[in-house]
Amino acid sequence: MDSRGSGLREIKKQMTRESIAEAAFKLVIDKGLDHVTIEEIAQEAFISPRTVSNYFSCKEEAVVAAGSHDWPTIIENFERRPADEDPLHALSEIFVDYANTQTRQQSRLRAQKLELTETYPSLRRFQIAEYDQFEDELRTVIAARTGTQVDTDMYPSLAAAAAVSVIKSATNVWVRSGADPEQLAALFAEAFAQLSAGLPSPTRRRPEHSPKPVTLAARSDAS
Amino acid sequence: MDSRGSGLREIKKQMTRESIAEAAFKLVIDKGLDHVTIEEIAQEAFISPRTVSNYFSCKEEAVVAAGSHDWPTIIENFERRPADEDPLHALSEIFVDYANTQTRQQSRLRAQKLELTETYPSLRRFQIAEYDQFEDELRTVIAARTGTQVDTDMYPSLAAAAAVSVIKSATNVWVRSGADPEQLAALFAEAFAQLSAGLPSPTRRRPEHSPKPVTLAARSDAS
DNA sequence: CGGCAATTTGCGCAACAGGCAAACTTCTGT
DNA sequence: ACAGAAGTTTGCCTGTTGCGCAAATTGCCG
Repeated sequence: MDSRGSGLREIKKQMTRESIAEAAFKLVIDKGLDHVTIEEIAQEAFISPRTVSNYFSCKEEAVVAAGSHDWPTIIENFERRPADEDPLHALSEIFVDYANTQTRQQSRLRAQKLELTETYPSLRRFQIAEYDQFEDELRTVIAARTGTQVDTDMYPSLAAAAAVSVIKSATNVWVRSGADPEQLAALFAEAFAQLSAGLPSPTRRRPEHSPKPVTLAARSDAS
Repeated sequence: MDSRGSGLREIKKQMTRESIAEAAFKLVIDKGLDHVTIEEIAQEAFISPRTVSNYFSCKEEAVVAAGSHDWPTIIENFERRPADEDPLHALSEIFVDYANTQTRQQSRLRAQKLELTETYPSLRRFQIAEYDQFEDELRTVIAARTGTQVDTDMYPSLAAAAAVSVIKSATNVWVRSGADPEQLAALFAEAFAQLSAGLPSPTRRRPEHSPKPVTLAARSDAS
């Protein structure tokens, strides 16, 4: 009955899943996407080819599953928040906290993955799909929490999309500017700040691009 | 040299492309995604199977290519705008105009397509990818126009993502509330308004769920 | 008209998705 | 603790697919 069920079985499944994903990722990094077959992945993960197909619908899905963000935890943290808090405010703090718990290991992996998704359009599709699914779950909980209807009010969709776009945008800029683990949190905060200010055009905030990369050191204070 | 090349050839290519997409779409509507083969699509479009593969990497891509939004025109309209205008303000007006030019035919097609993408996850991936590509182009022009760097400033990414999320959210709500061609433009405007207000939580705008759902989604006969 | 470049097509092949059923592992009730 | 239920892995199989290659076809331009 319970999908979060029965100890050992679930653990093993999770382990195989990760095992396959890591094998796929490693192989694609080494040999390039189209020189990797399902059979190789299976071999690398000590498992039969047929089982790989049981877990993922294709190589691409497996590759992208490696080193993903911990979406369930983020959702849980969100639901733990006081019910009357502004959703975007809550998410801002959650993301900042999340960024601060990321290890160097994870950062490096993330950067590698971004490189892969920029090289292979087919991988990109699956990467985007992952974000999209998270956005969907987020939309649902936001709707529940604000008492709005997903079918008739755009707010849940817009808010969820905004939050996800913060992750994407901040992560991108962060990777391109050296992927310093310290700075991701600041970028999240900055992005949410821009959002709640209504995304004013920067031509009115800053005439030219600044020599120092970004205003990262600035702690976001309430405007 | 010129990608917008030499008359007849380009026209024919465009026609075959559409022809394939429409064939694929029609067949999938009729028989369901996994009972349609490339060979059937080819037959329906009066060309060889091999040629289908020349245009699309798989069925899914072909299906989704049918009845897409006219992204190039939207981009062009954006570039035609006065250079110092706030990007989101410009996009708001452009989308509203765009919505007003949509025919009933197109509306119906769009609704059907949404149904398909909700039924088949594999189609959804390609649908999302299409939006994502537009977002990418939008990001580039927004960056150019505001004099920001895509690599160091999050604004172009956030603004582009916001605009695209407006299209997605508004279209969704619009389809779910009957897909009345008159109302899409209003939804666009409303969504942009929420954005530039910083996406305030509706719990502070409206204490409880209201009898009249949303100003715009409500089927008011005051047309 | 004639040669050039782009496009279509047929052929072939390795790879793949996914149904099916048998072997095997974990779980549950007693 | 044990037997049967429930879930997972695996091998086998078949129709489908993606794509490289080269030949035939078609539009293009002097």
